[in-house]
Amino acid sequence: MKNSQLYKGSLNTIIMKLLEENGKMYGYEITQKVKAITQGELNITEGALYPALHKLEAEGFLDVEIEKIDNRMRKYYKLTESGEKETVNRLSELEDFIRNMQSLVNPKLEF
Amino acid sequence: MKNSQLYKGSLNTIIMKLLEENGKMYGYEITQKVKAITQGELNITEGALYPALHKLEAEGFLDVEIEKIDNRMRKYYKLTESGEKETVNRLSELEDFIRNMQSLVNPKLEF
DNA sequence: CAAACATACATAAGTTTCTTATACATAACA
DNA sequence: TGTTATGTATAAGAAACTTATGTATGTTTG
Repeated sequence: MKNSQLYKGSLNTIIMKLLEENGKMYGYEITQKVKAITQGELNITEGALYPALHKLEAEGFLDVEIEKIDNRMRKYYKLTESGEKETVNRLSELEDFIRNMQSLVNPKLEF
Repeated sequence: MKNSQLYKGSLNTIIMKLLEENGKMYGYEITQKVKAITQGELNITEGALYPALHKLEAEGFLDVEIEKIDNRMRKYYKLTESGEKETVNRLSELEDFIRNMQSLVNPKLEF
């Protein structure tokens, strides 16, 4: 995996955005979706993903629903009402972050 | 300081980009420059900055030159040759990162 | 048909990067 | 004379991650 340090700190925002967009998703599905969208560039590891999901749930931003599909367990996550509000904030922070990083990297656009 | 988690991992890239652009800079100058460029949104703390500079120096990416200006010490840092090459790589990673994050957040542009 | 790969979740140990707090020193300002 | 600005530094702790491992089922392939 060639994930750079830059992705550190962005995992929660990625998870929440995907859930906002897709209604409900399970962990493995999230990793596959991210891989597809980034053309294989970003691979979320289970060691990062599952603790992150558990924490978002503990914070009240996600609800869980367990289903047994094809004899295999799936834990579907979806945003709570509080999680939806938080997602809006985090996406706004992400936009600010990207804008700031672009100002730093591309100073010609600093106006 | 309202820095979000998102900036985690981006400090080294920011430092190296500013040094690439400005030739040589000292620590305090970097914090002020970043604050100015981001209109006060990103405030790099000393506790993050100085260890980062020391590490980049230890890795051979930065050279130091101490000057005494106005009776106060300044440690000017500049990129080594190796540091310049590494900066190109990190800026390329940053561009990929930003592109990927925009794909994730703005799926309409996924083509 | 056995081994490898894909699906699916989980956690523990260790690393890295950061925040927070503290420390030292000079200069300017109110 | 106390606060703010300039300037560097480190130590303790928190947070997010990587790496490794574990469990279990289903599918594909040599």
